[in-house]
Amino acid sequence: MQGAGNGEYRKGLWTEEEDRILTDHVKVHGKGKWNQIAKVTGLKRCGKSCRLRWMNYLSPSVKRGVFSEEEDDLIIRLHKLLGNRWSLIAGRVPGRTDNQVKNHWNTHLSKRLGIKQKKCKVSASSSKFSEKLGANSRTKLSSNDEPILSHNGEAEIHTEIQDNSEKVKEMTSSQDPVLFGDCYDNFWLSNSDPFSCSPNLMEFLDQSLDLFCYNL
DNA sequence: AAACGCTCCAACCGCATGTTC
DNA sequence: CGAACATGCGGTTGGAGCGTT
Repeated sequence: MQGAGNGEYRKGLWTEEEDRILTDHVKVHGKGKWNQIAKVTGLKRCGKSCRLRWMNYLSPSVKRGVFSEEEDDLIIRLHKLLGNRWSLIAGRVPGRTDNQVKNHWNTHLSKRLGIKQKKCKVSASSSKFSEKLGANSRTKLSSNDEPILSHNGEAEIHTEIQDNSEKVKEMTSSQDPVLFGDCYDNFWLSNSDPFSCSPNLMEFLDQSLDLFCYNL
């Protein structure tokens, strides 16, 4: 793909010098064009590696150190709602990256909660629900998930979303019936096709997560 | 002190999606 | 429209560091 494995690019831990080169480059040129960095700077790292290093470690927005109780609690709640959608979860935990959240979950939180690795991380229904929540941003299934869609799966999906929507409505209506009633109805009742209303879905998710965080 | 086992996290890999030409 | 390339995501792995024997 990008020459990895043919000796053109280095692998493994980054050195301070490599960090400095990458940081300097991003400061001057900004993020993006990751594949150009090796050519421009002489850094022997592939674009993916550069991006990952910046996003997970070098970026000033990345918070280091141990997770607080509040962060743990937030991650647990979000994971219950979203499943293994680490980027979505990380987006709601200020200063934490998807990799950090994923590692923290796998090494600490899943143990604390007594959740076995690879299986039963979330209930089947919430897992599938989360797939739909992320349907407009990413559709990949984990290796352990059953495919949601069969060729004739729309009815099944709609039924399931309605089932889950009742749960969410129940869950959220206790927070702020007025606000949630509005955004809930805008989303869930806006369209008979669950996949054609993703913007509303994500808006609804955003609002529900905002309230989640607010009520912590 | 050395060997071993375990934990944890940085980084890699494969794949999906988005973008450009 | 489709191929090539770029980016992003989630699962997995490698190895440094630490504790135990």
